[in-house]
Amino acid sequence: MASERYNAPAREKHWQRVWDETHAFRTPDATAGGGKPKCYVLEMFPYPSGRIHVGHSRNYTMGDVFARYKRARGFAVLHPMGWDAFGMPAENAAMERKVHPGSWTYQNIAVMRDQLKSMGLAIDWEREFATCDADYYAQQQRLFLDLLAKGLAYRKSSKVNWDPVDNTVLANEQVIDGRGWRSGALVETRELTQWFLRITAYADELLAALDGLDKWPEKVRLMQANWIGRSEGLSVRFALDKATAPKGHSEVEVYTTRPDTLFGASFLAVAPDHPLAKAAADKDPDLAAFCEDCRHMGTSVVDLESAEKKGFDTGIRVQHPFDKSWLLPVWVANFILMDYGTGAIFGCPAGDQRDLDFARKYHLPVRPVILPPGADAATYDVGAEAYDGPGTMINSQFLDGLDTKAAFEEVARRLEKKSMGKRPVGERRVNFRLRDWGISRQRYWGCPIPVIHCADCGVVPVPQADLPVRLPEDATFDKPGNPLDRHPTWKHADCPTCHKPATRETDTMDTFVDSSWYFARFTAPKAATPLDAQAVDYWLPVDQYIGGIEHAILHLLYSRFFFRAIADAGHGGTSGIREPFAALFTQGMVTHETYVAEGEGGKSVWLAPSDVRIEGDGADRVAYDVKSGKAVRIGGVEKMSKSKKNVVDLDAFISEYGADTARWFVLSDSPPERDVLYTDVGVEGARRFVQRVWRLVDEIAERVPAPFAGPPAEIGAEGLKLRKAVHKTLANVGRTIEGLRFNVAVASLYELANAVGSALQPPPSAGLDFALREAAELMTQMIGPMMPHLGEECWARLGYNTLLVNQPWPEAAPALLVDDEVTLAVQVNGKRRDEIRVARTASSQDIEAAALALDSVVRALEGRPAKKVIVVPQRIVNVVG
RNA sequence: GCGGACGUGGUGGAACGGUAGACACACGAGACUUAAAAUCUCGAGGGGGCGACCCCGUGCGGGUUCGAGUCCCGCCGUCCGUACCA
Repeated sequence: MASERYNAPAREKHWQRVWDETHAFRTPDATAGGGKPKCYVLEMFPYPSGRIHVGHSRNYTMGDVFARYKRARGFAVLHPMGWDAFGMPAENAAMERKVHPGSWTYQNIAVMRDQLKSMGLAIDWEREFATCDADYYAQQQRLFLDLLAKGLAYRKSSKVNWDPVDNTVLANEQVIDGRGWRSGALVETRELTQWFLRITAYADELLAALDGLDKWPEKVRLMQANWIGRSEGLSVRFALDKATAPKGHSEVEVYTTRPDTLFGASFLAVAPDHPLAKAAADKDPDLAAFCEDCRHMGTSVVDLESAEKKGFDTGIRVQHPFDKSWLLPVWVANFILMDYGTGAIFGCPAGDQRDLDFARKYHLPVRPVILPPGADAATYDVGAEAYDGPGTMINSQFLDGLDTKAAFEEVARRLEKKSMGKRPVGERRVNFRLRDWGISRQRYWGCPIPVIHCADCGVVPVPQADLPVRLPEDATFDKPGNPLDRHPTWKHADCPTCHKPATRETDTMDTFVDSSWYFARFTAPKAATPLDAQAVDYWLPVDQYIGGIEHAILHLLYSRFFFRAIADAGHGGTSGIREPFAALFTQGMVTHETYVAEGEGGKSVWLAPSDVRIEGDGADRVAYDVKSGKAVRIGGVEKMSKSKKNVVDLDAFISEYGADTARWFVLSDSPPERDVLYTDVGVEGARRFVQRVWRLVDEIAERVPAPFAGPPAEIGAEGLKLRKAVHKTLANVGRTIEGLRFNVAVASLYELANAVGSALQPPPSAGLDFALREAAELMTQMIGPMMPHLGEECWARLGYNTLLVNQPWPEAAPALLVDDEVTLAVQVNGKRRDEIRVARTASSQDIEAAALALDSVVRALEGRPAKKVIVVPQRIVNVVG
């Protein structure tokens, strides 16, 4: 048969249809796993924003290669896909285009599902769901009610982050540099009654369990640990000096991690919102004005960095816990946060840079209490820098001479015994930076919070029989504000308890709730209860989770919490799994150049790569707008994103090159955790390889149409060389896919293709034919996970009427992985001088003798005798002279 | 400020402490072709030498080791995360 170009787009459709018709990727029944070990492979599910571009495809390709490989390795694989489908963009679309958020979302899903299918992903589509499906959010409402019953969901009035563009509340995790994570608008503070999930109840467990996540990137574990922010300290109550205390106040409580420095205290500082500050401000208009100023201070990074440390003396004085006659002034300071610790601190200028700056500015005393190791007590002085390290206590009465750690314990011990009122003066306290998760959103397109507010009965859960609380279809989106709240009828409901008219909750849940358990729902997506214990036990945890680093805190921390919380509320398995994701891989992005043209009124506008023509190369590259012909600026390389338009549409790509080329390209070259730059020449390289594999297999199939029963008696040198190359590649590809090191797997397959190409040159022989046939088959199987359509095509061309996806992963023959003869580098004093070929089993003595006999070695030794010879078997010889 | 990662040819990147630069891209030469595309072959870190060969090379400076891109210490640079957290 004459070689024909492999028509990827056409053949890919064919094979996708075959997989579909044979239900090739249906998940094995959990109850009948057939004794197979299980493997749950999951990529973070997408938000259905419109279309998929090549950038998105990398994530899914990596998961798919892993899933297909594990499948071939005999695992029962669960590899599902769904849609994180609630959220603001749908409502924005509704406002802009007068379409219902639901129809907009489901249309996008239909388009994107087809796109994912056209990539040839080995996904069990029978398990697909969207979080906006009533079936899904109904179960989520059940979970919420059980969390409510357990006290893990609750309502409180608090200061919240208000996004004035999205018109909704945001969680702390969703405020980045003082701006809403989605809208980018400067966040305002408002006092509202909101629903919260008690993530702080799990702070300790979430932190401690990070240690066990040894298949997570260290970076992510660290980020979570920092976010949880555990600190151990002491809360200390200071008695107010009666002469200066405002009415109704007799004490103030501070939190400190350094009680050892208590004798270095020179002032107390409280937040502008602290009750004591408010009380004092009532009598002092200047102080009131100062507090008001502080509230208006910005919260952005720039504001904070440039903001001066400012304070105002309240005139209130407190007694030092160990010396009633020692009075300390209480200041209001703009850098004290009301929502951390107690909103009050004691300032020790010698031990804290901020306190020192503050003390210098307002001429407060600076008393050193810790002598750094090696410093001289007689001359030690605090200059411009505070010392916050360990050392020996000085100027601290009964603490003098102790080290800082012992001093901490001593102060804690004494203050715990000392009492004031009926409570001890000091109490050990573990403090967290983590706050409870505010999940109320004043939006339409989210999961309704299933409660009813009754004037008499209070908050009443919607009865199970009335679930789900469905979103009304006929909401309006023509004005800002919550469409559920202004809907004419939806919120009016009778109280389930007393049956009097009452009001439905109009807040919906943060969409991060939806994504905090979808992975568990995939294990039994049609179960009548939120989760099926048996399926949870069998499939969870997720064995390999793959997604972007941007979810290091938000989604991954919420999921770790939520999965635990719902388990404690009765929705776990029976085997006590607490962690949802055993292994996490954070993949790099696909990046692309950006193109910037001058639009109307001198405004910069982004141009899509498909609208740009490039001329020249290297430094002389010039880009032109295809439509106007005008030159455009080539901007920086950035992550592919809709907003910068530097995206390559997946459909266009696949219809030109095929899915396998896309898959191969995004796996090539760059290590998967790093970004990969999209270039046309890079894609061209991938496309060439697709054709090359096809030509090689085609030619071999022509030459050796059927497999041999076994190796011929005489394999020949060429044949043996090829066999060794093939089997070594096989071992390497398996190892590297297992470790998600796809770029290395790709490289070794390129190398193999080169070896196969070379082996086609020598004159035919039975031995070589056998080796070629074997090479073609194994190469086909090895590219299978990465280029599955081409794999099927080659498998068929080799004469099989089975499907490649159903073939087990081939085993490398151990005998072919070792060489009888090995090349050893010969070094003299660590410098490579020569190499020798010896039998693999050669003795050290023989190797040593052979090395010393080399001219190059003799020359390098310059007549000196060898002092020592180090022989590392099968690796290297080093002659020390 | 704090925390982390990284730094290797023209480029993306390989390399259990053991022959640095695999593999790919770009480049050069050649074969095939009327020609082009496609394909195939060969070359290539830098410098020196006609040559066998020699010298220098993984950001910089030290150290450990028979041997360091890899481990340790100190710098420099880039990127990422995070921040009045008491």
